Amino acid sequence: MPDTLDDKELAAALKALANPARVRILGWLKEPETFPPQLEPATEVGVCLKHIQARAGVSQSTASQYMADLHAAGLVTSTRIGQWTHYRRDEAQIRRLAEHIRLAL
Amino acid sequence: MPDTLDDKELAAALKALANPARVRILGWLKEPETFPPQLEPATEVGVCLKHIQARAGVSQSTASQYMADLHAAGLVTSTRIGQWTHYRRDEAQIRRLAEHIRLAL
DNA sequence: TCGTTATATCGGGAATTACCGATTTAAGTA
DNA sequence: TACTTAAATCGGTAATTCCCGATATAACGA
Repeated sequence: MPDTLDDKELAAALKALANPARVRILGWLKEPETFPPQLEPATEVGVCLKHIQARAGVSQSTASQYMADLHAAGLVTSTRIGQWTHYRRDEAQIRRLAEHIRLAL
Repeated sequence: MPDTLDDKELAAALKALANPARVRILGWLKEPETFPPQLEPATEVGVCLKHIQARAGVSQSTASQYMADLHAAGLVTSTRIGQWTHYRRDEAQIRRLAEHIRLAL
């Protein structure tokens, strides 16, 4: 992911955020420890999809797609460990995007 | 427009911005004086739709819809004077939204 | 009043998004 | 190997968005 965003990348990121469910998930990930326990520590590797899905109350495929969208927008990292994919906020990228939005506005 | 934004209002605003053309227009409106002359001073009342449409290179109806979207999102004000509707950035609201996005992220 | 200009709104086709269930892939475990 | 669990991907329907041309409205000017 480059340091600068062009029009389309910015639009893609904003589109990912233009969905209450995805923004909500991003907010939840600020407190990974509030999710049910998992083998790997959520504060380190992130929260596994199952737990995100459960809290969001959507289907498995929808949850997976949501996270893929957020990942494509560069807002979360994904770490596969064993059978689990863990999602964690990419704080640096989020700050970068926030700054970009601030400037674009 | 209230001082706080709920999930849906935030989503609506982000959706309005999730379109390069609309973001571009919002950027142009930072320099109203770079548009062709018009009867009313653009720096005061804003830029008339015609000029926005011309620069954007879209149809009249599309330009009108773009501005209605930005207006609905609270990002611009519209001032009708005679046959012209002038659009101007609502800086206070834009700052408010930017801050909201920063916090939501 | 009639004609013109500026804008808004209507109606629609194409493209995209939202979300789902079904299936596939990947990894663990017996 | 076969069974189970986790996640990704596929295929599809409904809803939404994009952008247009056509039409309606509003305001001006002759």
